[in-house]
Amino acid sequence: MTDVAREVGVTAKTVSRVLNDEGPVAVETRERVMEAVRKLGYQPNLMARNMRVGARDAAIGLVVPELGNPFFGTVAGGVEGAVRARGLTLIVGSSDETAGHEQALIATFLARRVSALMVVPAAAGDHRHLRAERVAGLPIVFLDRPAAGLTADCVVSANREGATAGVAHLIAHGHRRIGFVADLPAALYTRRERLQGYRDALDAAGLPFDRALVETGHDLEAAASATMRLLALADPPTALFAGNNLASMGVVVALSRAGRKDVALVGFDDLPLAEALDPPLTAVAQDPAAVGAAAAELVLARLDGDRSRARRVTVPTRLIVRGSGELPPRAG
Amino acid sequence: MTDVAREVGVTAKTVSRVLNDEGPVAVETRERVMEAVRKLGYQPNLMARNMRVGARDAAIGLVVPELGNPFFGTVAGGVEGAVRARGLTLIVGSSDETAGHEQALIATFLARRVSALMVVPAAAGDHRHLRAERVAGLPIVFLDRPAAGLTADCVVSANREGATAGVAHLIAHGHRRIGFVADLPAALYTRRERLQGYRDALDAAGLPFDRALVETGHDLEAAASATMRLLALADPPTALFAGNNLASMGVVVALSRAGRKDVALVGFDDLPLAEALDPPLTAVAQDPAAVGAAAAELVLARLDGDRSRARRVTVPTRLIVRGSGELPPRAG
DNA sequence: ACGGCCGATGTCAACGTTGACATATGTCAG
DNA sequence: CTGACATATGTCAACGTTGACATCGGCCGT
Repeated sequence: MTDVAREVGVTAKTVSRVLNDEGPVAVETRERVMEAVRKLGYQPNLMARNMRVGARDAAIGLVVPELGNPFFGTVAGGVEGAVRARGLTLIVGSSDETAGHEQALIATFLARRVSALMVVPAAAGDHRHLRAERVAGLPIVFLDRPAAGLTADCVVSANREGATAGVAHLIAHGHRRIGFVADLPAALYTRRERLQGYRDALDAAGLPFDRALVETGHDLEAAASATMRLLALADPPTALFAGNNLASMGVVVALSRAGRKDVALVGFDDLPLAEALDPPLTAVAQDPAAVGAAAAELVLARLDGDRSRARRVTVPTRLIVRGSGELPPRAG
Repeated sequence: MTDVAREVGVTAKTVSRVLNDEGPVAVETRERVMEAVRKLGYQPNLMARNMRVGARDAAIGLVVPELGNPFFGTVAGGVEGAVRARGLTLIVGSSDETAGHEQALIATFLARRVSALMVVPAAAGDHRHLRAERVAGLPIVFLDRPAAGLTADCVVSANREGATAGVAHLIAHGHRRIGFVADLPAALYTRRERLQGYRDALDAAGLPFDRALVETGHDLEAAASATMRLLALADPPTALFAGNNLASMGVVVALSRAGRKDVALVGFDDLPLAEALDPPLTAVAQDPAAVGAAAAELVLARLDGDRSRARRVTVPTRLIVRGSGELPPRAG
């Protein structure tokens, strides 16, 4: 900036004034400054500015467990859209579902003086350490999963209710033994909630809960193996419920490989190709973009000074009936 | 920091020394400082530090056209992985495939003094304005698509060759009329390259290029409509080639809706459920994570002082044969 | 006992920017 | 012609941190 000032023959302050449209500046001076800015390719230094002004950076930090998972990609997309409208920048980082990485990431966000924090908490995380920041007025919103050890704003899907609806749907079609292919790790909030929803549905129908019918797989292939294990049981399930998008894909792939078109399936999370599958996939659809958008709205409200107590928003799910969930139990 | 210093009864400089493990500090002082840091919940101000040190921020800016598209999510994941190992932070933003947003995003990254820039250029962008930064030594790498109006490092998939291989595969299975369901906009690099590859394959086989066989759709539903238009032609194609992941999904969905299991299909970009489709999808698989990782490696090399001239890395594609691409032309 | 040296800490300025306040020049009413 | 006022610009300090250099006390060898 000093360079620009020297070039034009004014003080840095005058350049600052031009750049910020602040105070009176002679039209001619303004033009000469602008020209010098172009000529020298001057870039204002946001860091220095933020430091002087003492303001937090016009950026919002978002921590997701995994960038590669389309679910979180869509969530991030939802956040971006809402946040961009306000001229804020989104800084995204991945925690790799690891408490350590998560803490490190949050620390660098805080060191960068982000104006708000959005976190999809890693499964094993603990967020007590954020208490001080929350008290200090930094907006913190958790997405998809609630914080551990901290009351804070939170946007989640209707996991339990959605799972109940999906499993009840299978029960309504005559199934009595329903397998659950779940996420890892067992401590994961969404897995717990959905499993609880599954049990709720069984209870409501007076069906017993059988531990052996719950299998686990944290990615597509693992979920496929889990499916095979379930089908190999002495008294195998006639229907399956998949606990998340990767599990759904794994089950679909496994059933396809095994040529088992007779096993009913309801997936938690819709898939883009759901309708093209054979049979078409019945799914409990979440709305990840809506989760992201809702969380962003919460953050923006907090930034606007909303000091009301921590809110918890639940985004409803929707059962989409397409065929795979309406298959009758295999005779025998 | 001053607060911490006052609390302990030393100077800010001493605190700075403790925090940076620099210079000799009495063990006891160190401990007292650390304790005060904990007690006051002190967070070093990275902005002030970077400003003083004059260093660029330990963050790398990544611009993608769309966060919600799994392709870019996977690319970003690949970048993250490579970059994290170096203690660098990734800042991701979406250009929404718009030149204006892209420029704005790049400007805020530059204002934040990122230490490098990675860009998946928006279709209509122009990157001449980055020339100055490149000359100034800021590493800039383009991913998936080359820069417009600027020679710079670039990592792309083998679009043309991959498309040629996919279309040649269809020709080898007897197809003479092959539809191309493409991306929008027409100016998009990947679309142009893949279309060129398609024409190369036709040429090599002595087949004519028919404009009517090229239809366009920029998302799943649009691609599905495009497919329907192609199938409704008086002299319809017996095989289709899909130009990207969304187009692939659109074609698959459209064929499924129309109950047309007789139309051969090769998709550019593999899909997670490819093998579970009926028929299983034959695809020219890109490796988006590898693209991201390769670009990250390039950036890191540049950061390490590699001053050699701009490099262009091409990540190969792989034809995965599963069934849909081997269907014979429908009799008639 | 003294110079030299090392360890521990302090002082000061500077990074690039802007808020608070000051100065300079011109305009206009009375 | 004077003073009040607006316009255009300048001066200075401060944001939080650290590099360069200064200071101070003590220990060592001779």
